[in-house]
Amino acid sequence: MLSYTEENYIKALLRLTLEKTVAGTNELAAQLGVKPATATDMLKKLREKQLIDYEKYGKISLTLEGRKKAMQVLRKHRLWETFLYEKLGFAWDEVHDIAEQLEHIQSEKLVEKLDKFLDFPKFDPHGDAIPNAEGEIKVFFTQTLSQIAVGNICRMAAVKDNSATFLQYVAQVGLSINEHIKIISKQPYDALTCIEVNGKQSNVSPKFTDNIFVVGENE
Amino acid sequence: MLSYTEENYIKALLRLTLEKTVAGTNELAAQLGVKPATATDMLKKLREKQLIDYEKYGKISLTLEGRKKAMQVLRKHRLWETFLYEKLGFAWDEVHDIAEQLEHIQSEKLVEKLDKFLDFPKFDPHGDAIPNAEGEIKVFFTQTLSQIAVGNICRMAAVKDNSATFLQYVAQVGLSINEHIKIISKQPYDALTCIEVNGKQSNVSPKFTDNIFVVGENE
DNA sequence: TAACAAAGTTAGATTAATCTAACAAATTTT
DNA sequence: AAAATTTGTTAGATTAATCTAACTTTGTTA
Ligand SMILES: [Mn+2]
Ligand SMILES: [Mn+2]
Ligand SMILES: [Mn+2]
Ligand SMILES: [Mn+2]
Repeated sequence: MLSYTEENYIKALLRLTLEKTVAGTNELAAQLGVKPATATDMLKKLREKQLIDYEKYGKISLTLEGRKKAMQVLRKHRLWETFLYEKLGFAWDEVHDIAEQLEHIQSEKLVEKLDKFLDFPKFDPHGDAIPNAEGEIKVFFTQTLSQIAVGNICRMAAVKDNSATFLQYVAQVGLSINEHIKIISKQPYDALTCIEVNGKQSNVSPKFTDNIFVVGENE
Repeated sequence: MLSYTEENYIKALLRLTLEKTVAGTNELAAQLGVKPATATDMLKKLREKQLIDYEKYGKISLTLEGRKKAMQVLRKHRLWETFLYEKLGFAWDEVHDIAEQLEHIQSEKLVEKLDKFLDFPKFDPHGDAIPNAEGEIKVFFTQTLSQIAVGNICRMAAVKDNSATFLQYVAQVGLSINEHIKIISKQPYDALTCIEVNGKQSNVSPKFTDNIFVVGENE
């Protein structure tokens, strides 16, 4: 059985290695809000438990077992977020912090009952895919709003950044999951993009458009 | 903010002091499954935090503040048990262990949303009263099945013992909350009581009847 | 009331998770 | 390739929660 802390470490590693497959000590420590020295200690422990591949001064990656365990935590996190949002009526910028705690509740049966109660959701309130009971994710969004050309229309699939400030900002612009977005123009001078959502136009930064995943208008 | 462990200590103290108002170190340690030496250390810490009244070699009691905090934990415990039972379809002997974990989730808002979602339940699946947001309980059951005279009919209000083995035994006899019970006879020789539930008769021990709270037939 | 038993405390050690300060290795720049 | 920077590790300390073994206090019994 993994401790609360160990679970947080492998979940952070999962996040870091989803794109780049390997991670570094400082990066991991930053992600978790601890000092690199602390992360080094934990890395030794996780290697001992065969959850990661790692050697001194080298790069870190999850073993198959580690990845599976991390996916289970991610599954719980996203199922609980969905519960909080769909059943209890929390806003989408409130669910993450509470799910950070709920994801550590130990009970296989609870996860499966919760999944059923929510009618086997495929996505969480932020548009992120929920791993299945085997710890697999099929859908991956790759296209961001910044990649859409002027004049085109797309649909918001998910948000990359889950921070409350960003989520509130997104909502303020009139955006939500599945909402249609038209790219009106891009300013070469200050790199802002003018988008139209439900008839309302807004100018947003590259940082903003980089953090919105989109799919084609009718996908 | 109290730690997970501190919360468990004051909850245990609440349970112990609900009837007798004071508790002893060994008793508390036994309740929590730790050694008396461990409990002594924690008692100093809880006194420091003004959650208990206690001095060396003396008896322990909760302060008003400590009692309130403990009641909040108990409230969460029972609300979560109700959720697991009512919404997720867990059996009444399965909910306690999971609620032991869920009771420590920190979020005022979550508790109130959960309460509303459950439609402000007054009792948990074991018939125990759920403290209100102010940490108060109004209803207290005092009469046990062992106190009912032969020939009388009563109704099961709650169970005193929440262990899975006892709960399964109770269900096996055909008993559940609000079920009517008729006292058929009491054997002077071996102290067994013959009860009738839904036409089915069973012989049960004093240990059994002491752990069932009842109210009058029409209360 | 002296002796014994029960209840409770203290001292000293352990484990998990964290930190700071100092050091070492690897990488990048000049 | 030497110097400088970045990255990562080690040593030593701290805090929370726990234990065992030895000791002290309180309460009971003869
Ligand atoms: Mn977490
Ligand atoms: Mn999410
Ligand atoms: Mn608990
Ligand atoms: Mn209960």
